[in-house]
Amino acid sequence: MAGYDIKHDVNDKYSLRGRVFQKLREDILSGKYKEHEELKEVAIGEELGVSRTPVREAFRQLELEGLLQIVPNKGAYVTGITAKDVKDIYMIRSLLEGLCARLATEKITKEQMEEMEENIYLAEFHEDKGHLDQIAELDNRFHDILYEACDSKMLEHTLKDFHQYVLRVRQRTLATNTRGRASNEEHRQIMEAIKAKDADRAEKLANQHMINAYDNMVKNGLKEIYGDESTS
Amino acid sequence: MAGYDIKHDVNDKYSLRGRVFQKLREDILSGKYKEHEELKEVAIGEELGVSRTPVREAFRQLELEGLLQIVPNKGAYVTGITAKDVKDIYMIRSLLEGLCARLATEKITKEQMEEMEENIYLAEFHEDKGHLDQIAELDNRFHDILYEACDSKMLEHTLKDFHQYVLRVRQRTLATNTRGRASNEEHRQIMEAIKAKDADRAEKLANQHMINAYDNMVKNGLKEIYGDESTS
DNA sequence: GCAGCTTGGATTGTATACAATTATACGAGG
DNA sequence: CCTCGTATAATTGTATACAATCCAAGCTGC
Repeated sequence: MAGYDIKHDVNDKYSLRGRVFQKLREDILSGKYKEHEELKEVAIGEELGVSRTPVREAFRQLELEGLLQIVPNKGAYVTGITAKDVKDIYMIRSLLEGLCARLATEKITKEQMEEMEENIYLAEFHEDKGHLDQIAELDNRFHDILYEACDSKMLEHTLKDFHQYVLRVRQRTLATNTRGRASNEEHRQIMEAIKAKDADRAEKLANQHMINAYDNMVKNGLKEIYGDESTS
Repeated sequence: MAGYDIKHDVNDKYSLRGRVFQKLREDILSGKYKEHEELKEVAIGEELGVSRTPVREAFRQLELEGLLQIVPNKGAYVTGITAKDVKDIYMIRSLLEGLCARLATEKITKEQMEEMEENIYLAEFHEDKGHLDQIAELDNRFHDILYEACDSKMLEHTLKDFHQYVLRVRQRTLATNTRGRASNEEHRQIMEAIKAKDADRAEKLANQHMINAYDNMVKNGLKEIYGDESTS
């Protein structure tokens, strides 16, 4: 979503609003609250032991995060995400992750490069062991490292937003098949291109990595899950 | 309608929060509130004749819009925008406007195409007359038409965000030189490529259009205005 | 029986009161 | 004169009270 620059991920862990925000976000992404479900201020407030005020503010934040849709004087609803939205996001991400990889080729620090290598190594290990949760976690982390390495707050934030936005869908598809190994292999190639300072190659590989990820999702039934339901 | 989009244009014109939000946004973009200036809840509330509650909620929205930075227990500050931020945004926009033009080649409606042609025609007229305000307005509108024509809510919204975000800077540069005419000529070429269903050409032209716009900004002293001040 | 109005409950929108936190000014001690 | 601690004022964070709005159930009149 673009356009925010420095959203401080300070997420304000210790204010009530911040805690409510994080809790709701997690619950939405994990699927506890289904799409189009209505969230009521008092109910959430009572459940978390706070008043309506921090809940309301958390709602407003979640709306701009794209997880809630607030209808004035009516209510807050968990947003739906259509198959076309997912497709468009991957199309956009393909371009931007490519740009990100290109920039990272110049800007990546030694520490980031080391963490990236470690990430890939670890992912292979967990892949052998079949640790699905860790695989998903490492996959997310790989991309976060890449985003940070491009040294552009704007690009980093944009990509993190999109990345987060499709998490709801991705969780259900990555762990269910053999995409994990192929994905990690692509990560390795991107990493090696960056290490070799081959920006063109890094960009192309990152482009293709997104396309492959999307194709895999489609192959594994994205259409069925997120059919053509239209959002209100 | 924007229910599944990442951010919602539900600008809620008739709620107090919505009005406060729009007012503050406008004032920040127009430069009434300078960068790093502190906005106090009570002061804003009194100025607009409302209580702190809607002001606070508007602040939270503006933070996610990237116009405010809220420091917990301390205050809300107008965000700075660095020269690097602007550069990064144009880099990203170059890619995405290209994608947008490519998609629009397939998806544009007859009405949108007609408005686009009219836009370019009008812009030439105002260029001859030296109507700077209208030129800026038409320039904005051209891009909005393009965004709408790509038939992707996700891409449209992302681009609108970025577009809006650099308005603070662009206002000061477009009207001060001869970029207007060149810009409009580039619009015409993009439009003609779309009309000819030449997606590749439309994409490339849109890419270059952004690069040219950025180069022009740099040439006209962006660096001096938005030096290397670091955002906190 | 049904259309349309009325009314009541539920929910959000806003205002205000109170608590917690931060920053600053001032004075005591060195 | 400087430093540190305390007190106080200013500001934000949270809770609660009240107003406005929406929705649906039920009543009325035909």
